[in-house]
This record gives sequence, structure tokens and C-alpha cells, in this order.
Amino acid sequence: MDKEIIPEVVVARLPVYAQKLNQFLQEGRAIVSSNELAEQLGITASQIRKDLSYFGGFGKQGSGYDVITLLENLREILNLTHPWKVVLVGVGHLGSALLSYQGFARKGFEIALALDNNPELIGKVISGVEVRPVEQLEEWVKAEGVRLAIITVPASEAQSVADRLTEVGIRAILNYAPVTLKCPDGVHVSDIDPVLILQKMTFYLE
Amino acid sequence: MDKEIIPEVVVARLPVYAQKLNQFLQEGRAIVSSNELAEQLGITASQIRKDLSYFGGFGKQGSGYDVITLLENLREILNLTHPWKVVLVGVGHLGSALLSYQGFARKGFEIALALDNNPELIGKVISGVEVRPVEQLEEWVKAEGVRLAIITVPASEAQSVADRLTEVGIRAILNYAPVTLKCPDGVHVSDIDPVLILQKMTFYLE
DNA sequence: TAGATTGTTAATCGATTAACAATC
DNA sequence: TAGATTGTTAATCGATTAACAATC
Repeated sequence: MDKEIIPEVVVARLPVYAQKLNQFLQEGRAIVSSNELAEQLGITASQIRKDLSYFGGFGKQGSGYDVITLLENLREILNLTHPWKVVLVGVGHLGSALLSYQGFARKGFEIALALDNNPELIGKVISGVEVRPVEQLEEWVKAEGVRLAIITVPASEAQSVADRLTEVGIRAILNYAPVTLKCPDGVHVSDIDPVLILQKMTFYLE
Repeated sequence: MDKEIIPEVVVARLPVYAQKLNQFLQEGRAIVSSNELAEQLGITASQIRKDLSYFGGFGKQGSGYDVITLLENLREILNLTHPWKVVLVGVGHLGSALLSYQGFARKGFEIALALDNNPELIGKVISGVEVRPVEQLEEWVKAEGVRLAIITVPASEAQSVADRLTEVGIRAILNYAPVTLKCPDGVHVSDIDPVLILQKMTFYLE
């Protein structure tokens, strides 16, 4: 299972498969074929089988995939068998909303640390997490053993926050600030900018 | 400029170029080369020039691209020369945060309509927008002439909201609910699910 | 067994990159 | 003019799809 040779597009689809399998599981489905999965997700069955084949054979000819087994395997492949601590930097409107979102914890992502510069926020407890000063980023990230970060600070501050996070050992950053972050190789950065997405879509509208 | 033959990955990069050009503009830069842009964005200069060549030649051999001119051209290509009205469905934590976010309006996306089912929210004005019942989705979308939608309802309701939006003529949907939406061909759907992105990144962490 | 579906290979398709003539 | 950078072509690289033998 050499991670170097697995295309990133493939890795990105695995959580989508897991999400749909979870849904099937909740609906009480025990078995699912690549065709059914594909139809539900709007992709080809070939692609699903090819994607999974990078990691092994999880299905059974003639019937399909056992929902629970495949889900378990995907969770192991994605390192989701233990919870992950996350640091949230920036507790504005969006940061607060993410802090209140139960979907992270439900999926094993615990926001263990929230940082902001606003004196009125520091010390406040939001969704069970006390807001601490950004100044103390380094010590708290180390103290909590956090591995993942979510950036929800203004665009102008995002790069310097990213730099500090990288410096202190964070290797995966989910960036909500509307800038393209530059991070060293080996640091995984994903940007979520709704404006960029809307701007892509308006291309297709006349 | 036949939109059928332009790869979607290319279209998706244009807003990123525009974003960086905006930044250059604010910094007072008049001219930029594909090399400088590329280095800033972490991609190749070849790719930028190839992408732009789908739409014409905007640069000048020997010097590069005029920042203002290229930005103007990109804005026209992406249909960003006039503002777009957006409907927001679901005014929970995340919906409220998006409603308060000034970045949409600043980029020409006006949230003209906000819908929710919560009786305590209906009639309330948030960031200048009155919350109306989801029940009245069809009439208000028509009345306001909205073309784009943002979905921030719970996962269980997202598909039916998407169906109703599609039915009433919406052709571009930004979906924050953690489900894969199924929409007819011709409807552009982009999903933003932070959990899926974190799950992709944990693959690379041991 | 007969029918169905996987896992995998090979073919196709599409996107990225390198290279360079054109030209400012 | 000399130097630099574009726009574009051709080559490379990589991802998707089709097809089918294997097999449950």
C-alpha cells in the first residue's frame, strides 16, 4: 500500500464512497454493487472498482460489496479508526459556526483548540472549547497534540498563521481564507472558498 | 469561445487567477508574467498560458500581462461584469455566518433571499435580509429573479431542496450539506464538505 | 449450474508540460 | 537590436473507461 503511487484524485473519492456507504448502512442495506454505488454518486462503476483495487479486493464476485466490511476497510485506509484533534484558528462568524457544528465530532474530528485575537472572545467557552489567544498558538498546539488545522482568519492573516502552524508541526490545513496559501512540500493544504466556486459556476450561466 | 470544449478544470482555475491578479492590483503591480503568477500559485507557467489561450491572447511577448486588462478579460469570461443574486436555503449556524460574510457582496454575489423553516427565524432580518419560510421558495426565487443557490440545510433535507430549486429554474448550486446531490444534466452542483476534505488529508498522516 | 459481479488489463481519452518560433 | 516572454504545438504523462476472464 505505497501511498506514493496512489493518485490524489483516488484518495479524494474514498471519503465520498464512505459517506454513501454510511448512508446505506443506516438504511439497513447489507450488500451493495459497484453499479448501485456508481449510480448513486453519478460516476462509473469501473472507476469505483479501479479505485478500490489500489488497496485490495473487498468485494465478492456475483454479489458485490458487504457494506460494513467495505466501510471498515475504507476507514482503515483513511486512518479514521481513531479520533483526530483539530485546531481552529479564527473564531469569527464562520469559525464560530464550525465550532458549533456537530458533524466534525460525529466523524471523529475533535476541535480541541480554538484561537482568536479578539480580547472579547478570549476566555469565552464556545461549544465546550475555550478560546485562547493566537499568540499562544505554538504552546497549545504542542500541549494538545493537535495534528490538523482549520484556518478561518481574515485573508491578510492566513499566510502567517499557516506558516506558524507548519513550523509547529501541522501537516494538514483546511483553509477557509480567500487566499492561496504557500506551504512547504509535505504539508497538505485544501482551500474552501465559496466565492471561487460561485465564480466558476457563473461561467456556465449566460 | 465555445463553452463545450473548454475543460472544467480550466474554468475552475480562472477565478484563482483573478483572485491573485486582484491581489497584485491592490499591491500596485501593473504587469505580471506567467512565471510570476505561476510561482505565486504553485502551478506551472505553461499551464497558465495554455489555460488563457483557450480564450485568446491577453499578453504581450517580452513583457507579460497587463494586470488590469487580464483581470477585466477574466471577469468578462466568467460573467462577473454584473452582480448575481443568490438564494440561501437554511439559516442555521453556517447559513447565518455566510449571510454575515461580506466577501460575497464584495465579489458581486448578493444574497437576496434567505429561507428557513424555523418559526423563530422567519421574519427576522439578518445582515439586511429578511428570513422567509422555505415553503415560499418557489414564489420568492421567481420574484427576486435569483439564479444561484447556496444550500445550508441538514443533510436529510438537502436533496428535496435541490429538487425544488432545480424545478424553479436554478442552474447552479453550492451545497454545504454533507450529501452527494443528484441533479439533472445542465445543473451545476459544487459540494463543500469539510469532513470529506479532512478525511482525504488524514490518509497522508500516519 | 447459471447468473451476476468483481478485479484487472488494455485502450481510450484528456490534461499537463516542454519546447520554441513568433514577436514585443 | 538584444532580451524576454508570449502563444501554440507536439510530446508526455496520467486518469478514465470498456471489456472480459475469473469466480462467487
